[in-house]
Amino acid sequence: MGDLREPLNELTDCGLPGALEVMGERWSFMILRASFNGLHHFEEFLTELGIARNILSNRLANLVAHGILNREPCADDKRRIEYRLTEKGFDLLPAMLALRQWGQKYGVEITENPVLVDEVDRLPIGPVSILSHDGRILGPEDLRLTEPENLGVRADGTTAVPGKFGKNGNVAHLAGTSARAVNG
Amino acid sequence: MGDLREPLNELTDCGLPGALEVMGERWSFMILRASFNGLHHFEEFLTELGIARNILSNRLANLVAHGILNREPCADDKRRIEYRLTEKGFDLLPAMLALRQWGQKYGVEITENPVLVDEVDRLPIGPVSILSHDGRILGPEDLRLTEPENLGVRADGTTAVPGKFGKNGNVAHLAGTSARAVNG
DNA sequence: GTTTTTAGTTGCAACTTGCAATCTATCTAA
DNA sequence: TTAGATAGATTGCAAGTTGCAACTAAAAAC
Repeated sequence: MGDLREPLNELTDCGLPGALEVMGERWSFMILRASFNGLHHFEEFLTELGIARNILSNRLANLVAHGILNREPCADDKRRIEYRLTEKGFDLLPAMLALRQWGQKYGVEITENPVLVDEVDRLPIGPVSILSHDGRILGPEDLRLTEPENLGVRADGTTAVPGKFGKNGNVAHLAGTSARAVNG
Repeated sequence: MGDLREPLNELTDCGLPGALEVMGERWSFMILRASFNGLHHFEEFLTELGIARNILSNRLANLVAHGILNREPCADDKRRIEYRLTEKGFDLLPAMLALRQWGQKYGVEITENPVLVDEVDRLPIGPVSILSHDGRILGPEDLRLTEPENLGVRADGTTAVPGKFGKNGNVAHLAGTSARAVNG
């Protein structure tokens, strides 16, 4: 039979490689975090992050090129350049917080001084969560990969798929098996 | 006094650098994703990811050293080594999905196949979200950095003291760097 | 007009990446 | 029990990346 080595280059069908192209760079997330924290200028990033000038220059240019930061000289002092998060940049907030919460859960004990809170009640936010379409919080065991034609139906109850994977046994949640090759 | 800006060491008080120490490496997230997808062996990762042997070896060792993967020779064939996600590894799922969803939102058109669904109703999951302590979905504009002594008080009268994250749905808290606000 | 500030570039050494070939331990088959 | 295949890891070398330090360039301040 033919070679079934179907490179899971469906991997390239997923958003992850694209995201990592920008955010996989060594300092990108730290710069992003500094931006979320209200830093806007070259020398600010430089001193707060302890990054080398050339690398910072390069990373900022990269983030700008990818539309995550906006680069604009200040009106009052045209030497100063403001780097500001775009909407695309702000959309990275869940990813950054999730990483951060993970690091916090498994890192050494940390006493945080400024705490990130919900503005409404000033209580610390909860964990970044995977939600179902209707807002239930999902864990890894609730997830599963399925072919588009086997998707559930919202209201009219036409569930036509035999359950292949057990809930916890061979939890093939996310097990990708469909065929598709990109290279040879 | 007056300048509330705190220096670099505050940055190291946040979970992000710790998380990036492992997951900031070039292939870590892709290997993690392959693991989520049910791959367990060296040669599987090798062919599916198209990564170099030495790099894969190195990254796997790194992920094992950081407790994200478990490394165990198979009982029946002691040449074969099984790499399996630990709980710590599974806890990276929200971060990975958030990144992936972001990449998907802003990347080139992608037809996701297979689709990640909620096992209960087989409908595609919703976006990874930042939740308040009581489950409301928060956006960047709902967030604020605050000093611990200015935290709100919960309905039951207990103070929300920042601590580590519990298993699920516990109170979260994220340190900020400077005394600047997160919101725009 | 000289100096200072802000952002960015260039030179060079140290480190990291990744392909190809090699190595070790184990399993299988004659 | 030796030959051969297989799984994983290691080494050598070329190419690329990182980062310190010193330098340029332009706008602002003096």
